[in-house]
Amino acid sequence: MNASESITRPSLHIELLGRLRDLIIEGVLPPGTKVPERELCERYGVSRTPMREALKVLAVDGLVWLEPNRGAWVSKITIEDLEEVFPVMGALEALSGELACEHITDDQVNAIRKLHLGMVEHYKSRDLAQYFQANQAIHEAILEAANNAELTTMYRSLAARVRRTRYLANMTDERWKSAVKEHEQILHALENRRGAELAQILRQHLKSKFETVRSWLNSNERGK
Amino acid sequence: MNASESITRPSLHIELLGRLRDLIIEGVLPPGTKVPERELCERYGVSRTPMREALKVLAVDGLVWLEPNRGAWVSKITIEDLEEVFPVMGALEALSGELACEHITDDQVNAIRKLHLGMVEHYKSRDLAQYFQANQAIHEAILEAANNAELTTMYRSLAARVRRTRYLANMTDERWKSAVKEHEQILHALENRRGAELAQILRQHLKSKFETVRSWLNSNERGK
DNA sequence: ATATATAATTATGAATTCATAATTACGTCA
DNA sequence: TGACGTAATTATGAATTCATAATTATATAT
Repeated sequence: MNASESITRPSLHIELLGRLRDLIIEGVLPPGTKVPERELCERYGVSRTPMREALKVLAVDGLVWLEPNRGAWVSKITIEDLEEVFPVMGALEALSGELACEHITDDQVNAIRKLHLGMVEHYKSRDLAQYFQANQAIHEAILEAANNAELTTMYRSLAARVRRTRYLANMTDERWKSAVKEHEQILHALENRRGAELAQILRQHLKSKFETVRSWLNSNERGK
Repeated sequence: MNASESITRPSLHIELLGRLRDLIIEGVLPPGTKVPERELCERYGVSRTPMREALKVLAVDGLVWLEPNRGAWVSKITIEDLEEVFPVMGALEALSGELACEHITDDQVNAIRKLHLGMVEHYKSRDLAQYFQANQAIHEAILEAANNAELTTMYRSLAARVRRTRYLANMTDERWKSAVKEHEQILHALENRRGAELAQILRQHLKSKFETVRSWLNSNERGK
């Protein structure tokens, strides 16, 4: 089916967009640092034009902050920001749960169950990194099942900003335990296609996460 | 308080962004048309660089579609698109209702009441344009009261896309009547700070609106 | 006439250039 | 020493240029 598709080389600014986004989300470019435009151009072997186009887009996404005549800065993450982001994310996550319950196939539920069981194993062996990855995969799978591209885009944009906080370090063992418990509920609600219930659980799940993030921010004291 | 603020002349691409967005939302550049880059540059007296930066941003916003090596096209509006947009908008609007009830001041409620009464007058005199404007102002005021910049940005972006459909033409008198009735409920819920209830009403209100939009799309038959 | 091949034209993507704003380095004076 | 003013440097925003892709126009053959 691929042979008939027209060949389109994606534009440089799109390529850069992905690269830059990763640099920021992964924390290679930490909050508050100046975006080293010239350096990045050299690194990726492109001119300033596509680089600056990408930065404009990232600014809309909230990952960088453009200061007129002074360049681009990696956005800082404040508690105030996240207090705005989390309710919105909660609403989107709740919706994703509802829609997922409407559309999800048995195969998709099985795939999530598998991810879930893997995640529980990582929890038992206290492998935070692996746990985190499985956790993320589950939420992505729910989003996928919700089958709404608009929702996916918006959710991902917010999720990326939360991921920039290295909040995992602040997860207590108690919190971790209840997060796993919440995930049990999530799985059950999905298995039984109970949309309203799932929405509620996801909202709560996120609220708890916010508390962990909040304590991370407090322990890091980065101002705006 | 203004005298102490630093002076920043906004960059051209930001200025253009607003102009282009309006052209598209107002339908001056109708869905499916090619964005006349050169013409627009001449019209606004700018070079291609900032114009293209603005187009990149609009593409992320979903208002234009970039075809590699073939330029920018004004996005078409399909039923499939709106079937994705509306649930998300519903979730956001519901949230805005909830948050508004938490934060709204008496003054803000009074302002909305005033808008509401004006809107009812426009309904009585069957002034569609004025009604539409008051209607929009009310939803904006609720959003304002919700006091969440993140939510505001996302909601506006989706609302703009819906506004591009000239759906009002398809509003039956019956539908109009019940829309006004729903707005009575909205006002009452706000007055009594009943967040959950308001959320529910707004979601329903939007759902009905979707039906009007859907019939507009059917009567226009514009494909992707 | 219609289809195909080739040339001319135009539009696009991206690099480069250029004017100006911001920053840094340096020198002067209290 | 440090506050201030000025010159040199650098970075930014935006215009321009340039290579290439896409489109249109023209010519040729069937």
